[in-house]
Amino acid sequence: MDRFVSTFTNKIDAKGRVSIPAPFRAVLEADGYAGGIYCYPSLDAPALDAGGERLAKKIDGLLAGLPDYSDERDELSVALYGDVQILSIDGDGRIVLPEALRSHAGLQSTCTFVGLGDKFQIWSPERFDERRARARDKVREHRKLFGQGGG
Amino acid sequence: MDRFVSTFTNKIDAKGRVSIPAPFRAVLEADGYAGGIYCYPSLDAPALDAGGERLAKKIDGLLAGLPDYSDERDELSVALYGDVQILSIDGDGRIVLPEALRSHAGLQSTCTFVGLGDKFQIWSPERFDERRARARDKVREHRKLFGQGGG
DNA sequence: TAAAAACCCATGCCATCCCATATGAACCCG
DNA sequence: CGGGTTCATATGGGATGGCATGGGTTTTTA
Repeated sequence: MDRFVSTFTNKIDAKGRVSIPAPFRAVLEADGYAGGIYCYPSLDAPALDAGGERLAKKIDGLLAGLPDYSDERDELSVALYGDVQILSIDGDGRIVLPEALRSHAGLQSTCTFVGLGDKFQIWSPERFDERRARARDKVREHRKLFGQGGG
Repeated sequence: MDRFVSTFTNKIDAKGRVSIPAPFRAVLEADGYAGGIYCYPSLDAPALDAGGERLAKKIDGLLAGLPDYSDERDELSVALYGDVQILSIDGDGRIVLPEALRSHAGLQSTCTFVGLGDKFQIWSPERFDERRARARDKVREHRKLFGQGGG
């Protein structure tokens, strides 16, 4: 089990804590858990992206190609590192979502964890439903193009 | 945890003191803390660059690539070393920002620490918000080039 | 001697840790 | 096959310690 799959909806308590779904925790540990998960606002969705060491290495990889002390590197670093928060997991498998992240994703009393393979996203359940509906529509369109094939 | 990651906004008190975020202090110590941090005006932004021993070594590395006694080396040395200040950290994890540095970054009563991996920057919160928005746009462009990466 | 810097201490908030409970699923046993 | 039990997970709340922040005091420097 080494990929984030499926979706789970958990409660956010009065302290802003939320349990990470146990299957996701298992993936994080297998991934080389180093004290916390990396979490940042998704660039093109009202949601949060999150992951473990594998995700961190991917971010490093993006910057590795750019020369030190260039304008470009600094700008990219700001977005890639500056927006990232390291959220530590407590003994009960919970994280605390800071206000900045909660407001970006519009999170209130519950949130939905969505597995995306190498990383997962955290959505407000309502917004995720909308998005899922849209995604289904897109699949239908594609099916018409591809012909009456898959179910 | 060996990189500067995430952003923190702290207050500058009446004496010009400001707490370095605890996670950054941890990185500095792991980096081989030698009595103070290196801090200088960013070359291309209204902010301050800062870091520990790793940052100092990187600057040395940049200069090492240039021939001794060349005009280019002299110019770069002045640019990189000339405005560097060593700021000592007091027992409570605070530094004092000298007037010259504060004015370059336009700092008043609060400042934002921005982790950039090997170093971090110190911004006025307002200016940083603008920069962050621009940086996100840039990442969106780049992501198309890199493919689905650190999204 | 005045100003500034370094040092020490006090405080309040927030994050973390620890423990308790409920719910549901898996398992075992009859 | 059915009932009971045990365990893992999710969730809630209290207690503790770290951290940011403010203020006072001593030491250094111009």
